[in-house]
Amino acid sequence: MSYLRVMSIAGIFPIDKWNFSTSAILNVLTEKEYDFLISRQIGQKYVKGEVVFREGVVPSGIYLIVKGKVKKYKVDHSGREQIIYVASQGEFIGYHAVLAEERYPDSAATIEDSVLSFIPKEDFLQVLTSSPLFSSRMLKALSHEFTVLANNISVFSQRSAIERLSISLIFLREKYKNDLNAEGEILINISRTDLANLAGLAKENVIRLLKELKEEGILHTDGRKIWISNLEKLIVRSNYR
Amino acid sequence: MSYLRVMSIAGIFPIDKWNFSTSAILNVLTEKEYDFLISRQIGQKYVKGEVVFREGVVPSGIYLIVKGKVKKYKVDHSGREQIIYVASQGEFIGYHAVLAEERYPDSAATIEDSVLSFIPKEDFLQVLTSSPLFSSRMLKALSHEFTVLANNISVFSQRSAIERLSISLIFLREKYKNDLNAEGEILINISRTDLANLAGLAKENVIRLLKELKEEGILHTDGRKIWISNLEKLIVRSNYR
DNA sequence: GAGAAAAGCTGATTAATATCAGTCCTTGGA
DNA sequence: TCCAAGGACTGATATTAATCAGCTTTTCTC
Repeated sequence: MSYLRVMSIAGIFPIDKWNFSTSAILNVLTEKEYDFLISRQIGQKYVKGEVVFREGVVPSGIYLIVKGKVKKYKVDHSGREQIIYVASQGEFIGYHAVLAEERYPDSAATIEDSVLSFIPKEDFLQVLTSSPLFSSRMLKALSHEFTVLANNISVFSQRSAIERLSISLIFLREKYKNDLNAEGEILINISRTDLANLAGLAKENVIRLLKELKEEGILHTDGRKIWISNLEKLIVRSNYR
Repeated sequence: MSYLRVMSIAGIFPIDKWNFSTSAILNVLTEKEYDFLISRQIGQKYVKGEVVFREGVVPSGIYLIVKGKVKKYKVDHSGREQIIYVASQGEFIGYHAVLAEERYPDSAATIEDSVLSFIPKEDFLQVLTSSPLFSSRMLKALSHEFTVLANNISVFSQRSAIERLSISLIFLREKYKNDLNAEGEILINISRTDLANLAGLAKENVIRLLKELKEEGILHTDGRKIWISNLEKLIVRSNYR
């Protein structure tokens, strides 16, 4: 029912260039691998705002997001956060550090109440070694991440505030597409501060620009909640492709 | 001899966080694999400024930089380039697209006369499939790239012009560390435009900021050539770590 | 080696966005 | 249900870096 109301973004915006693709990896696990990696673990509950791991710490394993959303971010010397990515249900986090044999390159914290399944490093590496398909999908996913991050870099250095905000909103809409209200609309439920840190802007500016977009009939807000009422127009505003 | 004059950066700056690590992959190839992948190919000469591949094109293989330097960049809608990375001797380029089964996510062009060895997609994938060590090193290298690119994103969104320029210069110094003049000094030989596009700044600003750094005794220029005379001070100026 | 083209450089101006200093609203706890 | 705290929001101001317009030097080509 509700899918009739929610416009699909495929074909009108290259959303793939903004999304990682580790969630596709779950599909290539055999039942045995799945049981070994995930079923044995008990999903841990995290409340909104809880830190999952911190940049600079030696990793002990990776996480599967069973439910909820996690921001990946780096903290500036002055204390400001830059959000690198928002991962949602079905995505893995924390594998970079394990695979690179480095410390976590960024921090992760939930942005809503979430359930994460912890997979010990050894288990993850064991499945990786024993399953060429799994390993080749990891390679594929990691290579795709280059596309996403290179995109991000060029957007951050070349695009205006309104363009960056528009792109961030298009990205978030996709991340929140399973979070519908009673009317079947996608509700983006994120603090202005997180939105600012994702778009790389000052919070005050984000608020001002959201107001502009509201006045243009592109979106609506209710408290902190945002929903996009005119996606095509937002895409035009993003001026991306 | 000359290594006595050129200060090592390890220990005073986390240069690893700015460098990809595909050059380490060459070392894990067996002689047989090396012969199959590289020896059979004839190194192709590229003149300065020549485009190696273009964003959006379906990849037919990957390249090993036998000699020279290659910029990886994305072109803006308005025609401005953003340089994502500079690869030098011993590094591979073009593997992201092949592994992700996507089109090239960025373009590559030489920034000095170079020799590249082309490795057809099929050969690369064959060695990848047959050598678990090679495949695990690729995974490691790709995971490390996340560190580098996430770093870049946070620098682009949070750092000032002089900080970005300083970091770019520290990075380039490392890339040019085999390019010494008669006095054993590292010469960075890059156009002001490329430097601006790497640091994400306007060319005029780069020139003004270089002048400042010159006046502070941090670097010297001779035409387009730049050499760092006070690395510690440049690192302080970069304000990074 | 002369001329043209490209790249380096400079100063003035403008535009974009951050910062500052608050007020108002919402929400969760006592 | 009231209060406190945090988050949303607003207007004024400051700051940074881009843009523009031009001159100078270097490099390339014939």
